[in-house]
Amino acid sequence: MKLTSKGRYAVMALVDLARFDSINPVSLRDISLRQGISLDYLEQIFSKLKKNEIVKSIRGTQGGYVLNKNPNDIKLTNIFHAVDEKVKTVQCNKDSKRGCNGKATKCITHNLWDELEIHINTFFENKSLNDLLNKNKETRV
Amino acid sequence: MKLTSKGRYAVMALVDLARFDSINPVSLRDISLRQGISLDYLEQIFSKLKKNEIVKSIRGTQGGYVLNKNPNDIKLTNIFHAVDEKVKTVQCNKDSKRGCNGKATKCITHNLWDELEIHINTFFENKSLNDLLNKNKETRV
DNA sequence: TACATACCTGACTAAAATGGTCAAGTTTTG
DNA sequence: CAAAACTTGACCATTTTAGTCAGGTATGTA
Repeated sequence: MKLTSKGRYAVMALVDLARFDSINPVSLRDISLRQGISLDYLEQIFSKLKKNEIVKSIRGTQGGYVLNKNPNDIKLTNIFHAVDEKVKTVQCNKDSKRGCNGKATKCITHNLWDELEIHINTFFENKSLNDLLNKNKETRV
Repeated sequence: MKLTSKGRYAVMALVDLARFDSINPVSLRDISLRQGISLDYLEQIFSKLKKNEIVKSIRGTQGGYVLNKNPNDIKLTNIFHAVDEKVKTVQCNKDSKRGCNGKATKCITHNLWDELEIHINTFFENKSLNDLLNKNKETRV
């Protein structure tokens, strides 16, 4: 199981963004240069972040992006959800009333995978952008 | 982030295998039928499990596979490691002394991803095949 | 000893996901 | 009006996944 770079980049970009005063918009070009992420790719990512109301955009010269919420209220869950980075441990369609693999019963390890999914998601729910900022300050000493 | 079916199948197959008396070998054909996993694919998986000394093979008629260890000593970590299912949250080369993305410093969220990796791996280290067997008995009541 | 069963090995491949690039805009400020 | 910055959507090369296929080899039983 691996984290995709879309999810990773989204978090990196938001931490970068959050480190600046939220009154002055930060341009994607700046983030691109500082974090070494392609500008075109960042645009895709921020389009999604905007749709999910995590950031606001300000157009025109001197424009850029600004956080749309308090860093404390932006959890990793929200970020990952926005860019379609999801935790998926089973193939089975959860909506269908049937069990896994088209069989009548749940697969033998179904509970395990559910537990795993919860375990990982708990981590994401408990981490906010603010936590990351503080962490970063600490390690910068 | 998602679990690959190779990892998922490996665990499913081993739970299936462990449910039977470890003296009577279980053929891959039986596991294939019961779990709905392609026989050819199972052979690939069991080849790796055998190399990692998680199972033993018994050839010939009435042959099959048997656990090579106590179910209590087979952790999810061991299984996943055997079939090359690994948890990867960063792209960066851990061996290189340099930071991430070829830059001089560690990327801004590096600590976060390390934490996440540890969080997930802890889950795998704390779950044994035996835990899954018990769980399965419980839910069968 | 024949033969069926089951393990064993390696090459091959279709489809999906990943990780982007490219092109052509629109909006706003100096 | 020109430049900076956001906006949108199509496109694509590479890699990974999730297998299949084709041939083996070993061994227990009739």
